[in-house]
Amino acid sequence: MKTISRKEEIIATATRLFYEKGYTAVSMRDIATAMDIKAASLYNHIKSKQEILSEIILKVAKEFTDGMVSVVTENTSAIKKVEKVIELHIDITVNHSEALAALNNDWMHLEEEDLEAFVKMREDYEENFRIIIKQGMDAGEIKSYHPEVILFSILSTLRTLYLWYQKRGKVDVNILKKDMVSVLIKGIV
Amino acid sequence: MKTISRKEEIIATATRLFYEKGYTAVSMRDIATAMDIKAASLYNHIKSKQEILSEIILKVAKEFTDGMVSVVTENTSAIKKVEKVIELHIDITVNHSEALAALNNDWMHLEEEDLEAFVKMREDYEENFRIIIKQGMDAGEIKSYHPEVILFSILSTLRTLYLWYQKRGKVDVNILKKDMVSVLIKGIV
DNA sequence: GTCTATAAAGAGATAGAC
DNA sequence: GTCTATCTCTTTATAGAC
Repeated sequence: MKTISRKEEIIATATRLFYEKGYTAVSMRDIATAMDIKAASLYNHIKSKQEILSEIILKVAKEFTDGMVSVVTENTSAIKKVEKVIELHIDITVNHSEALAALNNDWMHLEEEDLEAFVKMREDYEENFRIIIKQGMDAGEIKSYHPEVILFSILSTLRTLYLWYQKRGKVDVNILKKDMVSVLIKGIV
Repeated sequence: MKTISRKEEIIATATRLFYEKGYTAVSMRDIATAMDIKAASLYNHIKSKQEILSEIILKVAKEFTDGMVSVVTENTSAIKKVEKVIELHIDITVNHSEALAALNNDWMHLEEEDLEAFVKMREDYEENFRIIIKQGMDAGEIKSYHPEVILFSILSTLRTLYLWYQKRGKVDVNILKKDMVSVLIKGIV
């Protein structure tokens, strides 16, 4: 049993609304109304609308970054690493599906250091994935297509998984992992 | 040489801005400033901001719908049809890359009949793709994974192609088609 | 911790001059 | 076809009472 603070409640409500309509289309009034309070009351718990967006996006972005670092430093085959990355995405999708809408579509509305931090994390993430794929090609585990096509093809599927996961009414995670790994990997091996 | 009307110019400008920041984050003043005129002048050519969004999204949505209908009614193998669908997406991406941002991210801001029309087109499109995949499974051309996983996996890659196409600085279309078909098809055959 | 009231800025859209 | 001026509404955010 964990207690949820008022601030966390605001962020959870905002996350859901941002998922439905996007950051700019959701007003502070919308968030407050959904919580049955007035917009002014929100400012007792958070500093600004911007802060809400930052908390939603950066928290999940850090999970991706940490997960990827842990995968890339493992001492296993490239294919095994790709599998782990797929599983990482599925786990995060299952736990934070609504936050991924903001991460994918509203990151450009971050400001200053938050924007910089996010862009850097995303670039590092892609670069690590690229390294894994090239490692797999060098080892003869992965077919030598254009590496960017493989990178993009897998990543775009994983990044939009949250849209599909919501719609399908939450498939069993283990079945999802198995099928997803098959479809995405068997294509490049 | 085709002359571009003022209305088309407005739509082209809005398309670019919507691509960069999203529909709700772009104001009529933003569009006007980018064209070096005043916001009020826009209304001599268009009825509302909504109308701009509709024109951008529905035009491209119709291209997808028409293209898919023409593919699905062809008398060829399922695999050949999947190839044609991939090529359809690549052609539309090349010609309307910026409009695809609005189509993917801002369709929920359409109103009334436009929203209904769009949702119906998208559902029909997915259903036709589903039919092709099932046809391929029945014929033994496509591996019997969960059909929704295959559908989602290919479609999510194709739908976000516009993000990647912009970033890569416009790869040669024929090379893109060949590699994309390989990566996406060889995975399911 | 929530409220009312309100400030200050910006939104979409219209009227009417030129 | 574009302009200035303006209307009306909504936005984020703050001040201060309770």
